[in-house]
Amino acid sequence: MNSIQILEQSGLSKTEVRKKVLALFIESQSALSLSDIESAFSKIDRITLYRTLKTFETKGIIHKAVDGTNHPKYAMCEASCSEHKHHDNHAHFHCLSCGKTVCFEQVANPSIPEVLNGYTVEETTLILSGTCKDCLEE
Amino acid sequence: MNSIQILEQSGLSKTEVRKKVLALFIESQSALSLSDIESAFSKIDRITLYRTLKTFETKGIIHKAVDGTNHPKYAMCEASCSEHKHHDNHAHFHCLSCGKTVCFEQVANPSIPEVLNGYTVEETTLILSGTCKDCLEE
DNA sequence: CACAAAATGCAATATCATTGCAAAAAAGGA
DNA sequence: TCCTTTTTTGCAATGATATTGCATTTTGTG
Repeated sequence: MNSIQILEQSGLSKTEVRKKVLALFIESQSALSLSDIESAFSKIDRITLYRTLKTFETKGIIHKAVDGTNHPKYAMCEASCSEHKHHDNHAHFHCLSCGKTVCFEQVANPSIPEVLNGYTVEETTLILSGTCKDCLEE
Repeated sequence: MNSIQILEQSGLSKTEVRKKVLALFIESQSALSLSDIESAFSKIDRITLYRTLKTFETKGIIHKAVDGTNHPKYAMCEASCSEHKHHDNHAHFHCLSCGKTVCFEQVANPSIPEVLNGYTVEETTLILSGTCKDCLEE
């Protein structure tokens, strides 16, 4: 599915910024931070970007990839995600050498009892960190 | 062990800031962010705090508790941690209601193959999020 | 093509993070 | 205990990051 189809399916207007950002996500192999996106385009407004990402996340187009750095990154959702319902229950790998973060769809988050020590667990996040394939080859 | 004993054992000088901050960590049930510590004391310099936390982390006194927020938190290490060698291989629980983060020492991080898809995994981080005991009781 | 609704970009503001440097405090020896 | 050396602290300055309100521009619809 291309960026225009995705926007249509989510009922979003097809603006320049959205098409550009979404196209970048589709072709990108790794999760993108705000500054990654910012530097991919010569002039794009930071504030618009924040709002664009928030909209995409709400609509189930992209999901946050927590990687242990203090900067949120985002990656394309799996097909089953929709508005307010994400199913991105997989680990994320963070390379300590180049800083890139990628989705590991084949590594599911561990299943944890719903109640633990009197705490209710609603969500689990699994981060793997180490050295990525590209960095190892060098 | 009290704060002075810990400082002595790590070979750190016993300054006011270090004693105060360390005492706060010892009595605290949850992981502390920089601003948590800042607001616990009326006047304490932010920059000194950054350096104090870094020193403590290097010496194996406290460890970073990644909780999916964009603000690092810290908690006391287990006894076996020492300079440059941490063994805090446990999950952290993050309450989505009050924002607090606590160590779940009894939930170990999952063991992952050392090599996966051509990536070498050096470390795993597990975050559980939901509602904590205190918030549930209200 | 024109109008209403939505999205964008700018101004302003607040928080967070880091470095260099001078003053203050702690450690060690006499 | 006092003095000297070393370490730590706190201030100044700077830069990155994040968020809101509002006027302008763009998009969708008849």
